[in-house]
Amino acid sequence: MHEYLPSEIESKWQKHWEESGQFRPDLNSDQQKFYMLTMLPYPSGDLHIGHWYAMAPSDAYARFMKMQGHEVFFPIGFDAFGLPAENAAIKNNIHPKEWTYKNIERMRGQLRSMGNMFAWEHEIVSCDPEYYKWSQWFFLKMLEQGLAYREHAPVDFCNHCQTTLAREQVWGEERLCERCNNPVVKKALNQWKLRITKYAEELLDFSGLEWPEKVRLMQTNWIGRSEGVEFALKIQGQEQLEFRVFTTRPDTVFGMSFCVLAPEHPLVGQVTTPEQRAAVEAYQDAASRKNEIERTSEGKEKDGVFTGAYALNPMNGEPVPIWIADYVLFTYGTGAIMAVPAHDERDFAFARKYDLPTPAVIAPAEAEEGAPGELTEPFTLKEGSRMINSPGFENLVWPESFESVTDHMAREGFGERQVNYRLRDWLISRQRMWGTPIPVVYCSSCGMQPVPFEQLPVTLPDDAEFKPTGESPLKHHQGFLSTECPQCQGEAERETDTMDTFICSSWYYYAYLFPYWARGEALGSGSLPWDMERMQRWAPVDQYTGGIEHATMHLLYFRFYTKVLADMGLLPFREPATRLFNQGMILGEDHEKMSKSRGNVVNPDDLVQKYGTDTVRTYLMFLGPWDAGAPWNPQGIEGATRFLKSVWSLAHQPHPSGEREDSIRKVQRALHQTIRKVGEDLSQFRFNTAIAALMSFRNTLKAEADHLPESLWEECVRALLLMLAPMAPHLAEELWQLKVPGTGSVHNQTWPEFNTDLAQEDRITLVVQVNGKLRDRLEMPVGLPQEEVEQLARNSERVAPYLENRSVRRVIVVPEKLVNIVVG
RNA sequence: GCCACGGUGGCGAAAUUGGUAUACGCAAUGGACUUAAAAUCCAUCGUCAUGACAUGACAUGCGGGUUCAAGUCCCGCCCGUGGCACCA
Repeated sequence: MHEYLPSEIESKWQKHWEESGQFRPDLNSDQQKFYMLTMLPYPSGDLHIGHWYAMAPSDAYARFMKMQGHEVFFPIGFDAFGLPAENAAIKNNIHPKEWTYKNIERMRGQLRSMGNMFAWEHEIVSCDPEYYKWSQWFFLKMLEQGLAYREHAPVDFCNHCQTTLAREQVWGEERLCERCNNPVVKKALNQWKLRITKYAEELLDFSGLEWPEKVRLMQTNWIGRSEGVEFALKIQGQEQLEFRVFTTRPDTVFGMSFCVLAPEHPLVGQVTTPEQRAAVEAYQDAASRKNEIERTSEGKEKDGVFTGAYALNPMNGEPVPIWIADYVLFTYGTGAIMAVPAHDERDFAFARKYDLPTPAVIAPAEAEEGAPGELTEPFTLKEGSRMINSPGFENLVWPESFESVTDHMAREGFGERQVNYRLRDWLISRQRMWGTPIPVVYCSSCGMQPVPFEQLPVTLPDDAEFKPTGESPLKHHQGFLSTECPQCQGEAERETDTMDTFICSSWYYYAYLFPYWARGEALGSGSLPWDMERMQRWAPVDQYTGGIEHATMHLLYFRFYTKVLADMGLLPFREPATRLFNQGMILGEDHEKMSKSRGNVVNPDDLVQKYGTDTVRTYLMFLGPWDAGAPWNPQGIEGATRFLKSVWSLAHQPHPSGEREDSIRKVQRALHQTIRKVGEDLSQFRFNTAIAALMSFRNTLKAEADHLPESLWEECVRALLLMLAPMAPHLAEELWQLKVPGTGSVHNQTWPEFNTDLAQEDRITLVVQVNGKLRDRLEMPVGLPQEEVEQLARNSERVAPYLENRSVRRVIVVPEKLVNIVVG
């Protein structure tokens, strides 16, 4: 027997699999289809252990499904646009395209070393014009249908660098630009948005999806549906002016003692009195430098400034002061609120700080008539709370109080019911070069004009010059900028904003199915961009896997795009993926996120070189539950490599001789229990316990080796190899060829079946407790009648002392498990 | 701050539905093999108490509660992780 040399057999089998094409999917196969998708990587330059953690278990699952008789499609690609390429361009004076494609080339090689069954022929790269042409095509369709529109929206902007900054480029509490250390401000730019809010209601519906509860919860909260009322308030003395507020608590409207506009609210400039103007403008300026988390944190003290103006409560005509405060966000609701300090925590804190009145208008059910005295904290709605100090609505109780006030507002014509969402439309404009160009032009006479479909793609220039400030080179590139108006053929300028890279990852899984199409070769003259028959057969995705960090943003955009394309008649379904599984993060040894600056990055290439791919794969799956993630533990990997070595020697071990009835029964039981356990575990992504079960089986097999007939021994070794194949594909293949040559690849075999009768235990260990404390364990055959079990427990010698001089009050018998004797 | 998730031996972790807490593995310790080392194999291994066996008590972040029975359910804390809309 020769030694287990992973590097030798791994490269041998990778080469063999590629040449034989055995993992190339047949999209026309008669077998049941299975579309397995893992989130596509960003080509940062080096394959990280985190990529392995995401992809090796996904591959094991794909292989498992293949052995279960499915035709598995498991594609891969690269999400290739984005900020890091531009940073590299500025730093190293290299075009982002060159940097990106170099990285992709390197990562392809590293990905291949994982031995995954990726469908490489279906690869897509999002920065290929053949790919982004279709991102542009979908954008133009959305523009036609009013789903894409332009609006002013604030961005973090550095005046010194003349560029927009991503959140990660804004440093510290001071909010300074990462490049020049100057303060960052909010600046409103005219930008493109997609109307995702139109789909808010449908996105709340997860029926038919097997997605983790936590992701559904996070998305539901992110969308943030709330039912309430929107009503108008007029400005005292300027009755032609009004603003609207949204509230979920119209029953408290009589308790409004002030109202608050977001600092960005357009009305602020019009209503502010001359005396207050300086203070208001200073406050607006300060607010423009904060981000939303800072503005709305409850830990921070709320502050604001009085505008000098008063609004009229439409219910009773009472004037209330108008303030501005940055805890009111312009992006949520109407950007203005009525403040009812007596019944809202934030309003209460604000009123206390500025000595504003806190009239109570809701009282607890049991309270006496009239207003309670001085409030020390806001009183929030409780069961039976009733309205007080609200002429015409006295003593109404929720939800009648809500209905009654709302009906009144609607009748009087100043308010109506409104469903509000926290979800905002998707801002897709990026003032950057390395992204999909937004295919519109601006003509001085015809205005904004879409680029005609037949002129797509609008491509990025290869000779862009990057400024150290980070400003988009497209703004200065004449070759790109100047074009012809499709309407009047006059001079026009191209849009220089590019699309958010989340656009690329919102539809890539459909492109995978049409690799030649994606290269621009298969598009017919028909009105559909793809072949509906194939789409119908292969989509949607059966199993999607990826990091939990994508729970709200990508996974919401992903669903949104499918709904939009379905409404365009391009897809015959409305959800992109039936099942979702999110793996956790792999952390550094120090339990911190891996990063170069912390110096805690684990390099998978080194590990592969030392231990081999199969060991790295097995260890990553054995570390812990896949959805939990784990810190890297450099010592444990020895265990994985030892396990694989022991399987190697087991398979090479000469046939044992000798038969013992109890050993045969024991091993048979272990075999069938293991097949059952591993199958159940793998189908639920519980790789760690599946591997533990395989290890236990290996232990049993080794211990009983000398007492088994050859046929059973061989059956066990074959089953072990089959079950190990998804995790350690190369080792399993090598040993399969050794044990059962001529049967083809281990990966084309059928998953072993278990026999329930053979897996059945014939003896159990019964636990005997007295008052819930363990006192004895009794071995007995299964299926004894309950009375007999109880009698055996009572008669136990170890139990007896605890029953002396006590009366038995109750005996609880859990069949085949436990007897608990309760004594007094 | 808000939303979501998690906290179990020296370490990674296991524990179908509330029913034997610590499976599987790592590290450690002792032993076998070896001239020696590596590798491999065997044994021990939650903490405390009586020298070991045995037995008992205590242990699943902290404090309460429900229950015959709580790692698991409920209430209140503490700590950690992910996301918070221009990183992807």
